[in-house]
Amino acid sequence: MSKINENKKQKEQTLYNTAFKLFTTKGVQNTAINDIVREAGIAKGTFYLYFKDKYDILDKLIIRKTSILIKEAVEKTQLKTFENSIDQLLEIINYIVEYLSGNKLLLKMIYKNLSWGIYRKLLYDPDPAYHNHSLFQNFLQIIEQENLPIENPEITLFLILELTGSVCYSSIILQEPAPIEIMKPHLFDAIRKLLKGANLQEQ
Amino acid sequence: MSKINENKKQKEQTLYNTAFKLFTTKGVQNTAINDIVREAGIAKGTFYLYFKDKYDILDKLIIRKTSILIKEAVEKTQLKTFENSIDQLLEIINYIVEYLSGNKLLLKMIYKNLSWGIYRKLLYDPDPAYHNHSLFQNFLQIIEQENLPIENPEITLFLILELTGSVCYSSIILQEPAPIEIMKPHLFDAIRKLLKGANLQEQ
Amino acid sequence: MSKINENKKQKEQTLYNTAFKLFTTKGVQNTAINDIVREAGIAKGTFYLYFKDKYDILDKLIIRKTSILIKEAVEKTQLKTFENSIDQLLEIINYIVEYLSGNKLLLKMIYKNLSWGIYRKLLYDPDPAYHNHSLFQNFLQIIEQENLPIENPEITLFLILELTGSVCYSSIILQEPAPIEIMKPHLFDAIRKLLKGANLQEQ
Amino acid sequence: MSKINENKKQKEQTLYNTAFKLFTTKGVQNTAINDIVREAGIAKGTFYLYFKDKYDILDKLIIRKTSILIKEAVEKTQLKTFENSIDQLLEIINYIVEYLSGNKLLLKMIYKNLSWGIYRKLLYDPDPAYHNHSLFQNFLQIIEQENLPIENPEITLFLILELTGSVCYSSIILQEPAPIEIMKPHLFDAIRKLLKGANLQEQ
DNA sequence: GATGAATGAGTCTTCATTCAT
DNA sequence: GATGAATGAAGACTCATTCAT
Repeated sequence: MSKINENKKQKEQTLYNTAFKLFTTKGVQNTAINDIVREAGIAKGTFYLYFKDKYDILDKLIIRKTSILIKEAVEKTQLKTFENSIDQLLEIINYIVEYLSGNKLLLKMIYKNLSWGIYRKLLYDPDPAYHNHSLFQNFLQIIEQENLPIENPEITLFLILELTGSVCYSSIILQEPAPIEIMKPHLFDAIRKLLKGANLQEQ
Repeated sequence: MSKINENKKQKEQTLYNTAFKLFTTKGVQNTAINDIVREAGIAKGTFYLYFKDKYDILDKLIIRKTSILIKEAVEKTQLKTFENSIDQLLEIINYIVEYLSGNKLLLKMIYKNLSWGIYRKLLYDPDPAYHNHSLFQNFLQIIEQENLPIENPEITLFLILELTGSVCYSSIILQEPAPIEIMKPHLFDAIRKLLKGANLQEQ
Repeated sequence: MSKINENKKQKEQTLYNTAFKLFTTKGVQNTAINDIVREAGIAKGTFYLYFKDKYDILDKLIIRKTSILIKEAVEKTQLKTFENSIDQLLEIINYIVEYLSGNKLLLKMIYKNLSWGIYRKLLYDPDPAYHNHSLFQNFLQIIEQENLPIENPEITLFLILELTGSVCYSSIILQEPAPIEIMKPHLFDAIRKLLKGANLQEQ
Repeated sequence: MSKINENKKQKEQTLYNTAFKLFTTKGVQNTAINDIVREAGIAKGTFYLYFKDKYDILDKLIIRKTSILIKEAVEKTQLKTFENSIDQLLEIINYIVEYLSGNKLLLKMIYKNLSWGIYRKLLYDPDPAYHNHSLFQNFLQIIEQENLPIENPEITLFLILELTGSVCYSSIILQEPAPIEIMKPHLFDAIRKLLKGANLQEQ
């Protein structure tokens, strides 16, 4: 019984690993379910026992990989001490940016196929399975500690993440308008500005 | 001779129109060249006389539509008078956002398929065929007139556009994290902050 | 399991038979994969399960048919007794020529599409799958038994076979420069001369 | 009038040249009429004013090229003196073999597409347009001068030419069973033997 | 005579999904 | 549960030929 379940888990994991390898090397578009099962050494019918179709395994793969990345980023950063909380947030973002710089293929796969549904789930979903609500929680703490005059934290975090994602994709993958090393200070500067608090009327 | 050329232009235009209609209603992925030519009442071979493949006509369509939109935005805005140049830039962006709000299908088609190569061409390419270098030129003027302490205008414009694009797509198409009407003030506020000038060292 | 395998063999064989029939009657050029599967009553996709493309099944067909022919020729001839070994070789060739005279379509298909790669495999490849290395072995025996002053058996056999092939094709298919019945004595006479041994310097 | 005719001739010649270039570099199969006219800078419709289809221009091209080659071979050889007529024939063949060695693409194009109809026309057709009946005439002279006991000159010449063609193609193009330099002495030796006269009964 | 735009039948190839074993 | 052979709809692309100008 347990052995059977282990076997199942093993098969599923093999499919995940193989799909990830093919998605990142050949591209999602050019990877057929056929390719995945052939490479994985698993029967084609078996694939359908675990996943609905190619995009099902892709979505789950993105959730897994991104989950792990954000968790890692938050954890690693909590070990260090910072002058202020904003620096801490920037360090989290920095960790993610650095990681993606070294894993272009992962970045490509994620960004090209990330749907907002998944995104939202990842960031705000309180389901502990995704371990990530911590990013938003972290952000709330930062605002409180720094006494930032931010009215709508969710939207501000959203703006920061959208900007970060766009810049990463453009500068890491396409080197446009400049490589990430050059873009990073500008990105961080922009984030700092966005954190300076809203003043919708006045300005 | 002139009649033939007219006929050619007509055929090409019919293909553009039909492709646009199908791309925006059925989606690019679900539109086959077969569908386009059937709907257009044109022979399949004729399609290949004008376009390399589906993505060729798609790219050209994006360039055309975006070109026109930006041109319109700049022109319409130049008719009004503004207290300051920043307001003028925001009005240009506002025009674009409003336009896309009313043309969700266009937004979807553009955003899902915009490659940076086209993007760059649209914004910076001095080729007058695209009429759009004016956006960047406009931006430079604004910086000068407002005496904004921006060191790297290209990067700042890039950040603003990436942010605007991301927010539009998310809020107009997915209503996430909120509808565009609610997001717009936040977006404009963010843009204002980004224009406040860089202070990379100090901060 | 066995039933499945039997079914597979059956499908493959049906494809071979149908392809052969169409290649020889309509010509290889004018036979589409469509035609083969329609005639065979098999799905198009199934064809690609067994063969890479039209030329893959053609090559395999040529190997099969030629293999069988040579094997038969050698076997049938071994039942008879001959005054000398040269007569035996001529009888093998005679068997092949006669067979091809009665199967013009096969001859046409083979000769028009025979690549030397296949040819070589058929004659010298020791892979018992092709059963035919016996032809070259036979030839070596003949040389030994008859004490023929042939320095380079491989080249001499090659010359004989090239000449035979050319003459067969011309005279059987095109009746040029004369029908095979008339050409055969001349061909055999030529082969006898070629076996008379090389004298490269002297002559 | 004369100028128009000249223009026509020029167009035709351009088509010949372009077709030859493409046939030999890309292969006949992979060359479309489209390719020829585009490369030649001539309208597609014009092609059909001169040729029925691709195979029409191909056949005519083969005749032209081969005609010239044989004519050259005979002429060049007539300038030299030989001990005997057989040496002279071998020299003609040698000239052709050498020429084809240096023009593999021509050899490929000719051999892969030579139909016996053309072949026959080239060798025996008394139409002086092809300049080549001389090869057969030459051969008859040789037989007479050397007093060769050849009963059927046409068939013997046919055998020699078929053998030569086959060997050239195999050894020059495919290097099988050996490069032409190695094969040539064997080929010439074989030809000498074939010229030794028939003795159908006796042997 | 020359042109070249238009045609559309024809061909290849892929691949998600099913289902009997 | 697992398998993998079979399916056939779907789609991309080519190209010889025609014919109005």
